[in-house]
Amino acid sequence: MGKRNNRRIRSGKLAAPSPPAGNILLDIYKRLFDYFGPQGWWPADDAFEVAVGAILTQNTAWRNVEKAIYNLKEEGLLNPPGLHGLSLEHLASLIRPSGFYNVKANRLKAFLDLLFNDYKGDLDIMFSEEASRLRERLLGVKGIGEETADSMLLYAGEVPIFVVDSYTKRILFMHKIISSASDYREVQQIFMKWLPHDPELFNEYHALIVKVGKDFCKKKPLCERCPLSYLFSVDK
DNA sequence: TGCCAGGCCGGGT
DNA sequence: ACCCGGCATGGC
Repeated sequence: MGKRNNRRIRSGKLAAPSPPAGNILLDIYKRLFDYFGPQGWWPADDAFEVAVGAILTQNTAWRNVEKAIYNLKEEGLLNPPGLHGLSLEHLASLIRPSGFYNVKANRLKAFLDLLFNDYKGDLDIMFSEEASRLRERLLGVKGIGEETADSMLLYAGEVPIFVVDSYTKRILFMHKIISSASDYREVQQIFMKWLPHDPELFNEYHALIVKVGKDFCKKKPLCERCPLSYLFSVDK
C-alpha cells in the first residue's frame, strides 16, 4: 500500500479561488513536502492491516503498534476471519505491546462485528458503500472516533477525506490559522474547502503534519528550524 | 526518570 | 456543552 497511488494532484476544478487561507494551506503542504519528501503512508500490506493499525495506534507510538501487528502476522491472524475467531483474551495478549490492550481488543472486536454483520467480513464490500454513510456506520462502533474513522476511509478506502489529529490542531493553532476552540469537523472543513479532494494529497499532507509535529514541535530550539517557522513572521 | 505517543469513552459538572 | 480520569506499553 502507498505505492499504488501515482496520481498527480489535480489542478483546477475543485481548487479554491486562492484566497489567503487556501494559499497558506497549499503553501504549507509544498514546504513540508519539499523538506521531508513523501512519507509512504499508510505502512501496511493491505486495507485490513490499515484498519487494525488505525485502532491500535490511538494515543500510542507507532513503534509499539508495529510489535502488536507483528504478533498478529506471526500467528497468521491478521485477516478478518483470523481476528474474528479469536477470543478477547487471546487477542488482548497478542496486541499487548500497543498498550490499552483490553480496550483495544474490545474495539477491534466491535469493528469486526460491523464488518461481518453488515459487509460479510469483506473490506471491499464495506468500502463500496457511500462514504459519508460508511463514516457514520464506523462512528457508531464503540472505540472508533472521527480520526480513526477518517484514517480508515482515507488510508484503507482511498476516500478523499482529510484526517485531523492533535498535531494538526496544534500546528494550525500555533500559527494562528485556527482558534483553540476549533473542533474536529471545523478543522477538517478548512482543509477540504481549500484543497483539491485528492486522496493522494490528503494522504501525504496528514502524514507530513505528523512528521513535522514529531520532529519539530517537541522542544523550543527545534521550533526555530522548523520548515514552517516562516509562518511566524507573515501575519500582521 | 518522568513524560508522552498518529484517541476515545463514560461519568460528572 | 465542556472537562476529566481511565486505559498501558515502551522509548527517549
